Amino acid sequence: MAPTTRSFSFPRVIIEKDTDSEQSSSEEDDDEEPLHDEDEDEGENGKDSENDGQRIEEESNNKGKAPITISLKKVCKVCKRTGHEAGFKGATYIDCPMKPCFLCKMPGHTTMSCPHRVATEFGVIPASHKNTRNALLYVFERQFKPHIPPIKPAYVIPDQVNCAVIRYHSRRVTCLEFHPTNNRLLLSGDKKGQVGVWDYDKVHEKVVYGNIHSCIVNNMRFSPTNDGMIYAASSDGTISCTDMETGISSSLMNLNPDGWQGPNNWRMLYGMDINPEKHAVFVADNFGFLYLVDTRSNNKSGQAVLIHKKGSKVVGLHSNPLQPDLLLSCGNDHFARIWDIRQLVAGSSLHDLAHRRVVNSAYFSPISGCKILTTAQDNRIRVWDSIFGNLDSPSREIVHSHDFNRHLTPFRAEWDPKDPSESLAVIGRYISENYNGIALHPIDFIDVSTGQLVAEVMDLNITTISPVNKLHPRDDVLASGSSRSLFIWRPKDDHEPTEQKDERKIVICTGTEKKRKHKSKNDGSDDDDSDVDKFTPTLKGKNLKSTKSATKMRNTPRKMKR
DNA sequence: AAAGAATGTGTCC
DNA sequence: TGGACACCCTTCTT
Repeated sequence: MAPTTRSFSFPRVIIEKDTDSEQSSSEEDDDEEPLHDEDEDEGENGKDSENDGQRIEEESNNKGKAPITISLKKVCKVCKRTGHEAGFKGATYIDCPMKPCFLCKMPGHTTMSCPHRVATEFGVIPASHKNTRNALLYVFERQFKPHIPPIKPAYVIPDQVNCAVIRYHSRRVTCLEFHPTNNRLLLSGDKKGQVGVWDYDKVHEKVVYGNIHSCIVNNMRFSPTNDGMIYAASSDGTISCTDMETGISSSLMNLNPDGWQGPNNWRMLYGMDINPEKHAVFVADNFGFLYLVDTRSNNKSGQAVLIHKKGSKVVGLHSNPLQPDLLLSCGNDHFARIWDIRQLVAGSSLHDLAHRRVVNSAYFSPISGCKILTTAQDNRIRVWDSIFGNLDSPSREIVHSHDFNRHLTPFRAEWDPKDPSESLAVIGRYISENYNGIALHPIDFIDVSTGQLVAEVMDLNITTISPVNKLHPRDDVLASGSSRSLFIWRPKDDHEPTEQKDERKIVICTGTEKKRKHKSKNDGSDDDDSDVDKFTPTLKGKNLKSTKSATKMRNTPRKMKR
């Protein structure tokens, strides 16, 4: 093993220490030797936490030569420098101070002290409204101006929720869809290609179809003319049309008729939406092309059109709910684009909405179709208040943690289809918070007109991230996909939903409570700790005061412990 | 309990 | 243009 070799390389006795002074870390930054040592002695790495961040290595086998290296240095796993460490301390994640803020991507502070973490509305300024006329106004000419209620109604977000859980997917959940008429049916797709139909009222009633697609189901829609039929777009390059009851499926289009011809030729279908008026399924691939399928003949119609940068993935499509001629697309070329489908030619988009990173989703607002909501991988939710207005820049950018991670389904902010003011959106959160000694990733309800975090929903048992979320079109129900599991959140039967107040709500699910996991020793000195005892009874009773104390806990900046 | 695998996007050359 | 490689809060299995 390494010791023999090393005894020749490092004949001296080296004792490395971390002191609290800045001096020591800067001195040691230039010293490469200890790093080599530590890399080789992998067996010791797991004991970091027991040594409270300090690593001790000894070479006891070298009797004759007696070179002993004792390293008491902390090594940051993020920047590989010494003197500090990044990672979880108990349920609290400590950022690497050498990197820009993980949340807002700005240098000079860490996520802990990021003003956007303390208040999501930080820096959100309503855009001035220039009512410049543009091409979209022309498209909308025959349409009456949509009615938007002048007074914003209260959101219906319950203070107490029940949670139904099911796990029938064998890979992570990638998309969810509620049935258009049956209030209790949820459709789910996963990375393996399976499609599930779940009656969440009778929790155990579910069907899983495993032979419709061979890999990722990226988007699903119900047929507008037949409630029992499901369209799905998959990375296997096909669109399927499936009978929900029987599972009998037909393929509307197959972009890989000759099978696997290498990764450069394999076409995958991502964005998909249905346009009832045009009897069309719009679908787009990973090379930038848009395809049309006529739902009457179930045949591809016309030629594929390049709608995003050639070779880049088009991940989202959305037809305007009021104006069927308008289509919104988004993709990996950092753009969301608005199209008039009557003149679909490469480069003919009505508007290109620029983003700094990949755009995971772009949606017209569900009622008026006038607003646009996008989720991009630069940790920002963007809102355009009116497609009639100035589209050069978004009306608002809300910093929110929903980074890209290759192991997670991309996050998408989704409108609440029931909110007449078209300002409520739901999106899962990537970074965790320390709740009672457990790291949890809440699902955030955000008022996109102000940037305020209206509510955050979580369950002590759901320790995984929930990137996939869908609000019910009629009921006060939220469906979430978290890893391989599905969750349904809804108000407790005996609990009256309260109207929106100024303060944020933390909604803790009580339905599936288990015993808490062990608490980390580091949590004892946190400000959070004082809330722990008050917090716990909340889970059993309906004590709103405790919920408030939880809110306070959330807003208290954490102390970095060293 | 620790290690390994799965595997998308950005950046660099 | 494309290949190599890095990569910050994953999650599950062995």
